[in-house]
Amino acid sequence: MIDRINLDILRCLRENARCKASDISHKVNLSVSAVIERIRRMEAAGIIRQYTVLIDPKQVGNDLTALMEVSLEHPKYYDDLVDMIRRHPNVAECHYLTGEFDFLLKIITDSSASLEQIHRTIKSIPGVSATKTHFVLKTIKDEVAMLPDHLD
Amino acid sequence: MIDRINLDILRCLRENARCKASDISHKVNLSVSAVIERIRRMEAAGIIRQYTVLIDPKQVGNDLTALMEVSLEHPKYYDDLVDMIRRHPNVAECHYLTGEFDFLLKIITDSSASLEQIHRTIKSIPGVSATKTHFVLKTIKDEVAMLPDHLD
DNA sequence: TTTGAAATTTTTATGGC
DNA sequence: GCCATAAAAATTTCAAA
Repeated sequence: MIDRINLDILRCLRENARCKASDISHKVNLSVSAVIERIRRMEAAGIIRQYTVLIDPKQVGNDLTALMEVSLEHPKYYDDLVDMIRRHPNVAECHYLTGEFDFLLKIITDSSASLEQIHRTIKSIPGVSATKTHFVLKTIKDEVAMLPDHLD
Repeated sequence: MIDRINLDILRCLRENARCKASDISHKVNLSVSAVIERIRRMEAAGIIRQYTVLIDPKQVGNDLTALMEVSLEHPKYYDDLVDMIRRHPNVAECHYLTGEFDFLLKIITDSSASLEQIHRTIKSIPGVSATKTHFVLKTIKDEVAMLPDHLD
C-alpha cells in the first residue's frame, strides 16, 4: 500500500493539504485520476487520518505552552484521568509513559493566570499524586506528519 | 481579525482542511466569496500557517514514540544543537524548557533498534551532558490546532 | 490500477452595494 | 466588508485497457 508513489503523494499533501490533484500528478508522473484514486484508498485505509490546518497560537491568543508531568498514585485512576484529559480544552497532547512519572501533558493557553487555574484543576483530579510543570521558552520544532525515509 | 466568524471558519478547516468554501458558507451564514476572502486574509496574516495531513504513524512504519529529556552543559552549545535537531528526520518536536532539563524531544521511529541509534546520535552532539528517555506506551490525546474558547 | 474525456462542482474574478 | 454572477479551473464519474 505504501509504495514510493504514495509516499510522494503524502509528502505533497503534508506540505499543502489543499494542493490540487493535478499538481500532484505532475510531481509523481501519474494521471489526475490515478492520483485521486490513490488518495481515496489511503483515506479509506486510515493512512490519511485527517486534513487539518496549522494555526499560529499567538495570533489566536494562545501565547503560553507548558509541559506537565503527572503521576498517579494507583493505576485504578487511569480511566477517569484519561476521560478528564480528553475533555480538557487546553490539553493539546497527553502521553502515557514509562519512567518516573506516568503522563506528560502539553498545555496550551493564553496566560499564566489561566495556566495556574489549569494546574489546580489537574492536581485535583482523583489519584493525581504529583505534578511538575515546565514552561516552554521556545518551540524549536513541531512537525505533525512524520514519514519514513527508508523508501528513498 | 479573529472574531466569532473567523473562529468558526478555523474550526471547519481544522476538522477538514479540504472542505469546500460553500460548506463553510452554510455553517457560518456568509456568502462563498466572503468566506474565501476571510480565509485569504487569515493566510496572509499568518494565522493559518499551513494546511496539512494527519497520517497514521503505524501504517507508515512508525510504531515507536519516545520522549527524550536533554540537558546542555553550557548555553554556548545551544545553536548547534538546535541545528542538528531541526535537521534530524526522527525528531517530531523539540521544546526548550525551564526546569531540571533543557529540552524535551519527541522522537518517532520504527523500532527500538532505530531508537537506540538515534539516542546514541543525540548523546554524541557536542554539549549534551545528560539524556533521559521515556517510552510512549499510549498516546491519549494529540491535537494540533488549539483554538480559544473564550469567544464562545 | 491506470487512463482520458465528459459531466458536474468548485474556485476565482469582477462590479456593485 | 459583503454579495451575486460569470468565467475559469478543478474534481468526479465512467467506460475501456
